[in-house]
Amino acid sequence: MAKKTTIYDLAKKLGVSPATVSRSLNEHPSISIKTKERVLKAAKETGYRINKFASNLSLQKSNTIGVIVPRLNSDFMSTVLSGIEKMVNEAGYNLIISQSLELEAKEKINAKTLFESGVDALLVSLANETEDYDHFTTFTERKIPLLFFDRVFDMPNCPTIIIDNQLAGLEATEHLINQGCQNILHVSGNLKRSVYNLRYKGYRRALEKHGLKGCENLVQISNFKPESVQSVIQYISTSSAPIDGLFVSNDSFAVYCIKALTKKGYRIPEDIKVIGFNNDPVSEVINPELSTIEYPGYKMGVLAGQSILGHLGGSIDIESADQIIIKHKLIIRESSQKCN
Amino acid sequence: MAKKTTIYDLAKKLGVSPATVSRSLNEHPSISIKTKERVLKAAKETGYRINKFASNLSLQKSNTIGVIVPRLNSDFMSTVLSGIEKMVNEAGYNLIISQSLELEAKEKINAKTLFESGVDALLVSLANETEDYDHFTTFTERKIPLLFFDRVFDMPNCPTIIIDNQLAGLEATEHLINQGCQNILHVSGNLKRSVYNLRYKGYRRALEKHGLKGCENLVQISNFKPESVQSVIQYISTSSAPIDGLFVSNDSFAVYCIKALTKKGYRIPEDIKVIGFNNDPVSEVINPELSTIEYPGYKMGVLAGQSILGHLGGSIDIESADQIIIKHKLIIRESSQKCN
DNA sequence: AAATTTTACGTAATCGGTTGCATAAACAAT
DNA sequence: ATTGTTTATGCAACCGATTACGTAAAATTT
Repeated sequence: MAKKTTIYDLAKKLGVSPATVSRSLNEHPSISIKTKERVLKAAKETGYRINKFASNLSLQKSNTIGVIVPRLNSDFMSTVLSGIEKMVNEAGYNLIISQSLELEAKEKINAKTLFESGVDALLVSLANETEDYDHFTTFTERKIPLLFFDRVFDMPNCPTIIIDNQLAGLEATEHLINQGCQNILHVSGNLKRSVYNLRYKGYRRALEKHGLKGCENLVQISNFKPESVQSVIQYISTSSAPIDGLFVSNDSFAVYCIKALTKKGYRIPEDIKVIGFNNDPVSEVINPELSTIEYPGYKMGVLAGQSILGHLGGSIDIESADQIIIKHKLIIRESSQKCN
Repeated sequence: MAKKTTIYDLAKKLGVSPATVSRSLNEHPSISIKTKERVLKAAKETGYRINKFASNLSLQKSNTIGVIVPRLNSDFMSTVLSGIEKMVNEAGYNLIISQSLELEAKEKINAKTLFESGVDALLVSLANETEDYDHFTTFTERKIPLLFFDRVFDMPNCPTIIIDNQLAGLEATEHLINQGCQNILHVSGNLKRSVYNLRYKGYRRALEKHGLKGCENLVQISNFKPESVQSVIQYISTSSAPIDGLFVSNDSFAVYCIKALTKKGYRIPEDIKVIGFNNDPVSEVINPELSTIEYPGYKMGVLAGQSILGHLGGSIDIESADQIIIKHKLIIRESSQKCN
């Protein structure tokens, strides 16, 4: 067990004060080059490592950024995280990642823990369940930068990073309409979450715009778990007016739907045209390939990282809450092709 | 800006010593119930939050566990992480996650940072590139529990969590042989990583066992990136003895291969039977559905979490390096079916 | 050479909890 | 009533780094 070296050990060894050692190690200007080099040399020799606990206590900062996401194991989320991690890591920050598992209670606990851990900033994508946001005021009160991405909530002075979900929903639906669909079912997530709510609004606006108000109520709320495909299929197969278009707010679930529908004898896109959301890798694997909305996760992560670093570095005024809207893109593949 | 409360503030307010406050807050036995309740009440009222920096410094532990993975955004890895996070979070630990991006240099930096951050334990899945392991000795020297999972390396006193990759490789290959394949190409990852190396060994052993030593050298090393599919296709289409079986050490890459082969006019499984590895969700989406080896990521994460918690809690002797081998399973789907 | 400025470093307080040791008060035992 | 135990709490050192403030020595100016 190697004993650990402190700046006091180094100070004693070199016959200088701990302050001098600390300054040497931190590139303080008023230290002679000679002394600095002696200290650096000794530090290397003894294998000195800074004690972050002490440093953090003294500096009141941790160089750590907290993240709360609904779950880690989704293609989209892990891609966003990958982008965040890359950015903040390059800037010398560590990432503490925790998952709410879509539970408000766990989100609250995580927020508390991260606060106590002394994170310098917090990035959040909300749980489906969350309705109360008090657990975040602790951060805003202490002026700890707080940023929401994807599943956002509008808090004062909190930047958000999203795509224009309503427009995307509108474009997706409109695309189906343009391909000839008249009776479009929308499968959405929890409407409490703005991502889903806005896509739903976009869906309705598209119907309105094209005079298809008749099918306004064709909405199924789903948790997007594989087992809930059945209720969608059930709905489609028992619908009085036959469904000819399906707009699913989630690619993997759209894929499950396609598989189940195909098994049931429906032809995609001949009988039902389908469009998903996210452009997950699976959308290119399924047959027919799935039309979808590109949702640039990595870019979102990178921007989230950059934004929060800007706030931490002071280069962005903390009071100026920026709302970053990332460009999405309609991706047309086979699953929504018009068939003559 | 809410001012923060310290135990000194509470002490002054209640007319007791900081020590008493600290003890009250930590369920110390020798504090009267009355005092304890007064302290707890005052703590709640003032919104007292412990300062982990100070606590960590004093206790020399952070309640934080570090993780280094090649990349976050892979289905397998994010699933493992999800399992780890769940376990350690329940035990009150936070997870600092960093990615090496398959680069030895970044892995070294990450290890250093995590060490300095004072993580109580480290979980690692190695980068493809890594050949030198000095950056981990810092941890073992200081008796900080170190555990490898999936991409492991055998260090003294470090538990590892893996599956029996050689057996899995053997079973996968043998399955293809049993389906009638005579000329099996194996697409592997970097052979420096034992996961790939062992699967390769299993592949060779299967060939040997079945007297197919002829195709022993049919191995392609790949980085599994989409763009490298071409070189595999190239290899197959120019091979003098026609390839009739394909064992790919990675599901998503197997999927890319199937798509590319199909486009080239090969029929799967009639012309070439394919088996992958991991049982990623995509394997059930591709047409034909992909035979594969089930690799239980979530379980691996949970076990990794449990194991490291055992070491931290002292319930497992730190000197006893356990090697946990998780059961895998051959999953037979359409892509490898014998056709009459 | 004296006065002034600059350079280089030390002193000591501080960050906020934790805890071994000491002690006063309350209680029990003789 | 005296001594011995418990119980409840305080004192003060400690964890290790940072930094405002002060100062002696060196460099510069007059």
